[in-house]
Amino acid sequence: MENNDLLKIRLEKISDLKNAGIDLYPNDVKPQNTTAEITTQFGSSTGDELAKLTKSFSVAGRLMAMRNFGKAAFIKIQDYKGQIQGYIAKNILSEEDYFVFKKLDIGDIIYISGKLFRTKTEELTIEAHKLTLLSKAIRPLPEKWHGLTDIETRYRRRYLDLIANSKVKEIFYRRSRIIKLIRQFMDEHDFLEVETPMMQPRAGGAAARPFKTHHNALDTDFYLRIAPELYLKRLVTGGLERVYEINRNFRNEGISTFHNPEFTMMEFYQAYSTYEDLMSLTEDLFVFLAQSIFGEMKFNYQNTEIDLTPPWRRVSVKDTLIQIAGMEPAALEDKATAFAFAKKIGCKVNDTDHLEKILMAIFDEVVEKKLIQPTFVTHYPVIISPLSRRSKNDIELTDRFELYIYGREIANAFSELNDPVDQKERFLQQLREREAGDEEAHEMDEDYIRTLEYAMPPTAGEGIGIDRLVMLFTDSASIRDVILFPLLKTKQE
RNA sequence: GGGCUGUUAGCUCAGUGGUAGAGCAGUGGACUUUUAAUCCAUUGGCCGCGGGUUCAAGUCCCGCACGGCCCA
Repeated sequence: MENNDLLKIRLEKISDLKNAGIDLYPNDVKPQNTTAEITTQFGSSTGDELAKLTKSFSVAGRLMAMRNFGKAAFIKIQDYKGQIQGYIAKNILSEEDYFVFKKLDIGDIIYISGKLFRTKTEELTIEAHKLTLLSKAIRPLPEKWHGLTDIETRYRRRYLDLIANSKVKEIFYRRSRIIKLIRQFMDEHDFLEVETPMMQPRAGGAAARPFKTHHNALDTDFYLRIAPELYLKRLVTGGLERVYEINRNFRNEGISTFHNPEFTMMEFYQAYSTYEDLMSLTEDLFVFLAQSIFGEMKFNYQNTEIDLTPPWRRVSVKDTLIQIAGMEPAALEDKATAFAFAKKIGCKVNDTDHLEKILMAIFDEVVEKKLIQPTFVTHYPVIISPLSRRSKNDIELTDRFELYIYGREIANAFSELNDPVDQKERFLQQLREREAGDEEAHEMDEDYIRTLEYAMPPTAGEGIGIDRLVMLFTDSASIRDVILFPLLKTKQE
């Protein structure tokens, strides 16, 4: 592989160029134009109009295609924003430049400059008067027609994927745009963007197993954060009444088309608000995004039309169990009946599980996947919501919602529990769950309780999975398609 | 973790136990307006790795590595 003929031939070309005194990797030649600039500005100009231009244009980029005709050739140059055709002719280039051209390979980075014209087939083209090799490729690119389709290679060598598959570039341009729009929206709503620790002495704020690391100088173990939640609420307590953070979380769990161990989340907190306020805010945010990206509220995801037109359906967990899972209302209060129901539909539950855990297992098994259009599922049980405020009407439930779109959880939000006494009890309950074997149960955080003892204003907070949101807005089937370098096992080559 | 499935030339893929193939890319030749340019010729292989069955294995069996999809 390292010594195959393709590489040998290219190394020979390199030595030919070197022997002719050509610099293979110069950095003193700068393009004055991008392909996109030229195509937008002159895309509709006629050949006659182009002929009147006296100006010279120059672009640099990767040589993507070459069609030779003896003493002339057409080439395709691809840069950051697009592609443009170049025309090479022996009687136009200098002898040295033409010599260099004959040694070029697809994949090389080159520079050309010259006048614009239209070919017989009306394609906007740069007639190269000057050609410079900027960086010589030794390895061949993937094939031009089928491109690179091997999924493993695409992820491991994303640069090749980006070169060969223009749609991939578009996905990441759109990802960046979405995140910019989110920041714009949050900033316009008077939120302050902050950054809180990724390395935490206790991994709190979510139910998940953390990654562990070690600080040598302090000789102390730390955890990569599973959520920024408790730090952001400390900031709210400190008077930063509206904060948000867009950053990475790390969860030591399985990998799937919806889970990458490191993923990007936006969490935000708004004082003097409730989870119901956040439902409206979330609708507004998604409407803003859809309007900016699609210009309308409807779009297709995996061949299903999603309609973001608000208001979105709001339904409690219990009502979904009745309406969608088809449970009898009485079964929601009776563990034996709920357990039998869960078993019947194939949930893996134990008869030692709490009623709430059984109900949520049923929810996960049958309800989730049916929530295709945007739906706020509300009122989760207290036992699985240790940081959420209790509902006024039923203290065993919480003022919490999860947003589902296309059967997937996209956001999770609640009115924050700001009663330090109740919070301590909740943590103690979580410790009991942990002792009973639940490795994802929340840890005790005395420092956070002390924070609440200084009084945190009534606050609502939300987390939105950015990767999953980008999947939706880019019609991507796998989370790996919206993460540039998804986690893969290391491989000996 | 389990089930199914994949790994063959630089890339995309054929190859159902009997001499490893095609297209593209590459190389040589023709060609100064092509659009996957065309035409002629041609190079290129640890068939993922390791065992086994067989006269004979890319192909069948077992194990391993790394992916994908589904499930947990």
